[in-house]
Amino acid sequence: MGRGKIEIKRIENSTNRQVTYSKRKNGILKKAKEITILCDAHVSLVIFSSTGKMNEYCSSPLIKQLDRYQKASGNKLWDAKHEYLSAEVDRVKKENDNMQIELRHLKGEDLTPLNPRELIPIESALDDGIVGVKAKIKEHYRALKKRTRMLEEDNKRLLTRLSQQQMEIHGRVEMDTMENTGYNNNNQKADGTRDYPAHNDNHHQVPFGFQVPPMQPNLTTVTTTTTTNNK
Amino acid sequence: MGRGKIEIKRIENSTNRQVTYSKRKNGILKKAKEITILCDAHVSLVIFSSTGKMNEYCSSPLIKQLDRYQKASGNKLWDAKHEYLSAEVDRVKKENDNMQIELRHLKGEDLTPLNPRELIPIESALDDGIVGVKAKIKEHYRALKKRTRMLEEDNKRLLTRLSQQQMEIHGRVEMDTMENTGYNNNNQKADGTRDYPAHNDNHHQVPFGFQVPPMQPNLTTVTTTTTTNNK
DNA sequence: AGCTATTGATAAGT
DNA sequence: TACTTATCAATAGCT
Repeated sequence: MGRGKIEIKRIENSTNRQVTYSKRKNGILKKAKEITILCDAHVSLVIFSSTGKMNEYCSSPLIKQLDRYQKASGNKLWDAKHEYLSAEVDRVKKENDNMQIELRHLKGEDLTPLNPRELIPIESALDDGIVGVKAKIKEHYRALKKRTRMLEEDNKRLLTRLSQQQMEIHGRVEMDTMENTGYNNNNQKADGTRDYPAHNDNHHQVPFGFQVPPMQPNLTTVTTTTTTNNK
Repeated sequence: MGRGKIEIKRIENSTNRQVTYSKRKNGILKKAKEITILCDAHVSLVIFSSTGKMNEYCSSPLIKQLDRYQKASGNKLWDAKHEYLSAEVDRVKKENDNMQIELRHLKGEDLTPLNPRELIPIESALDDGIVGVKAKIKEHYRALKKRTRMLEEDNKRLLTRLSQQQMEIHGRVEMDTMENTGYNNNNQKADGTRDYPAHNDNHHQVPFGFQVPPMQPNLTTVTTTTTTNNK
């Protein structure tokens, strides 16, 4: 149709190809519209030019068309992925429910429908759990206690050395500054704990070689090593 | 094009419509193929007749076309649904993980990384749980015990009636068989329990309608439940 | 499903 | 890119 017959093969002339594309594209779109009207058909038509420009005609929402397509053709377009994801959701949700139930049971909830045979393993689990947790708490407590003891000892040593040194200094300089250091009175309390000055930068007052370790230990690492020791 | 011009509106004659559909459908498909070849285009074309029959032409796999479509148009076809489902999966999985962790903790596992502040609520939960479970077990035990008591009473009544009836029977027939039944002496002990003859097939001696329920309860449930009681 | 008169689409030219 | 037009292709109505 035109001033001459053309062979159906790629049009090599780029401009020509573009023009033909434009014309024929309009032609197809028109025909698509016509058939939908004339024949009550449903058409979905998407065309991309060689340059990537897109045109479409859909007699109804494309997604609906494609749903219909999937059903008619049996081809899976996205259903496969959907099915997989849906199944995954169901699976994980079921897992969730089971855990939810188990958790409730362990917390002593929803026990009424259970018979004794079902209650026993729950009781056992709880016993195990409480043993584990109590042990861990004890462990933490022991570690803290041990650390406290060590700090107390360090402190005692430091105080001893401090007063020794001050005695030396004052022996050489003057004796009346000694009362103002605040360190010559024992601040240990009756319950075994101590009060410490709020500011921790006592490096100035400890000019000699060994350093006091930092006051806040990493409790997690400390506890793991002390567990077997302090029984 | 044809023996006369036609208006573009639904063809009312059904046969005519079908025929036209068939012709035009082929026409469009042909044009679609042509434009892909002539112009290096990509076409996806799906047509449904009014009767639901489907025809399609895709210059490349439809799914690929549609992917391209989504990118070009910005329209979401299935991505929206996919995104929703994926998000759902992630959400539920995360919930799952959290429960998993909580469960492990309650069972006394993976406690090492926890500090005391985190252990306390776990301990509380376990305490609550054990209280609930123990209470429920006790409840079951009590119910069983009550049932046992009732059965014992039933039994006593039955035995009484049995011996009464036997007395009546023997009163009419002969008196000297009565001593051999073994049922006319009360075998109840001081502690409230009873000894019963080892052989339980006393059906011969119980000719009347109602039966004594079996004396052996489900031992497993009894033994396990008694643990909390018999301290 | 074919036939064909007729309309519609479009290739090439402007 | 748009218009024109000669030509070919599609197809409406008929068989």
